[in-house]
Amino acid sequence: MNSRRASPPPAGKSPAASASPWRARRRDREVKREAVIRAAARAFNRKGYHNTSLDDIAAALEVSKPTVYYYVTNKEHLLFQCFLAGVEPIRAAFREVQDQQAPARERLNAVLRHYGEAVASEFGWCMVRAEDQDLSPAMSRHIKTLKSEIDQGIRRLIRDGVQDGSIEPCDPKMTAFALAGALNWIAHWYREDQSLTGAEIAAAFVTIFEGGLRPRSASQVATRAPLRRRARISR
Amino acid sequence: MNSRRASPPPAGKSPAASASPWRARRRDREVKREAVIRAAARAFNRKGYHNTSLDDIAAALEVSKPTVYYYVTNKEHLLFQCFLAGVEPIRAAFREVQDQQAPARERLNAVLRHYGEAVASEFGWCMVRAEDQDLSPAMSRHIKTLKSEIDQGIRRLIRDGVQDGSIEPCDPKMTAFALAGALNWIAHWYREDQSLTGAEIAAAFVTIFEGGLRPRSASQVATRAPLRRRARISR
DNA sequence: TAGAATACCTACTCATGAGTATGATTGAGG
DNA sequence: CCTCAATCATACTCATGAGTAGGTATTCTA
Repeated sequence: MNSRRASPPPAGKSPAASASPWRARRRDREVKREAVIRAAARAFNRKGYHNTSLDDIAAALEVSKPTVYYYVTNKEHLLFQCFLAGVEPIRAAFREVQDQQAPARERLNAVLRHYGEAVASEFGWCMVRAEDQDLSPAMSRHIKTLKSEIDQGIRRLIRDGVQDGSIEPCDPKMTAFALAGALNWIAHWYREDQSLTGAEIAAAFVTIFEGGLRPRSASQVATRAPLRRRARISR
Repeated sequence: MNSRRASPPPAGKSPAASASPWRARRRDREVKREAVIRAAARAFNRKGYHNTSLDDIAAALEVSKPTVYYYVTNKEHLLFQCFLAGVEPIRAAFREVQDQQAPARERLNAVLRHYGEAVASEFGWCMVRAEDQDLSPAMSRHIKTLKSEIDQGIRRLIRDGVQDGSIEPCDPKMTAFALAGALNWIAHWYREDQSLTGAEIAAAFVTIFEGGLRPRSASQVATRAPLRRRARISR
């Protein structure tokens, strides 16, 4: 039943791994390498890092485990690569914004939108959930550095916004934690609820961050009838 | 070297597990059971669920593995118990608030404050990170139900707040996700940065949620000099 | 077209860790 | 004091999964 490579081109029968680069041996190392990373990301996303074996990933690619090891040195390195693929767009967002002249709040919003999309991407889970606990000290340090850079970038934009008056005065550290946390958490529920695109979610979140819960309309606030509807804990 | 129980009362030498109920065999099953749960929570919190073996937990309690199994049926059940210990205060917060007459935003804030404290507690990690992927279908469903109840409770408070005018009109679902996400994420960084108490963090977050980033002072907004400081990605 | 490099597979090793079988020890009640 | 149940330890089993040894087939290059 493992006669995959028997018939040279399996015709239009696209196998599970859509457009797998593994039909006939070609020398496209990089393409295959990236396919391995993506397959790993999908698996991690679905089952979690520890519940995914390299056999699973190999099976998803219709390939044997040593083949995976031929393209990747470790399970740990595999996670790390997924992490990198996840953060890169965020770093790009910072670079893009850094030449703009807009007020800092707008620049921050742009970064947060890209951030949200990245978290909702197929590498989002890996980026957000790459735990230091699962990695060697060296990797752990590396990941922490990258995460810290992003955190510091957000704090900086917040500070700048407070300076230029586009952001309400606040504690940059706590605010950065709140914003990033809300966005990071997307990775936890987006899997199950894909009713919106990543971009739509990011936009909605930015709107919420900007406005806050307290009404801005200077009209009657909390003077209407209490409307005592229960805040029951059941559905 | 394992002559722990040799000398009847080891005097004031309080062993690693502070105030361990395991000196001399007593019939306080519940106390010991809870001690196991707490030890597990601490271990999970430090090293993650999958990187914690039951031998680790047993060692932390200066006890053997079968002893742990004597008080707990499974590793999975152990995680579940930690989860329950984590959510309970949140459920209590909902119950407490449900008889109050305050505007919904204030009731929501009260819940969120308790929520934040719970996440920063020693069971916070377990509550937030109890993954369906690590659990049997039955447990998974149970946990999902409890999580969903909390989510629905928050949404309800938001809807009520929009109704009674105490909350700016918004999408309850997205807003609930954003708020809960920001708070859940506390579990990820609080371990490393305990410069504030859980209550302080929760209070700070509620302030951020309420106000939003856009300045409320009707004065000149974003009209000041741009102050072009770089939003560099490095520290 | 030979040989070298590349790509891939079968079939292992080996460590770890969940869970258990079995038996010893201790406290409580009669 | 004696018995029984509760409590705990030693020393296993057994499955899983990371990583590898060693060989085979294919493609490229000269």
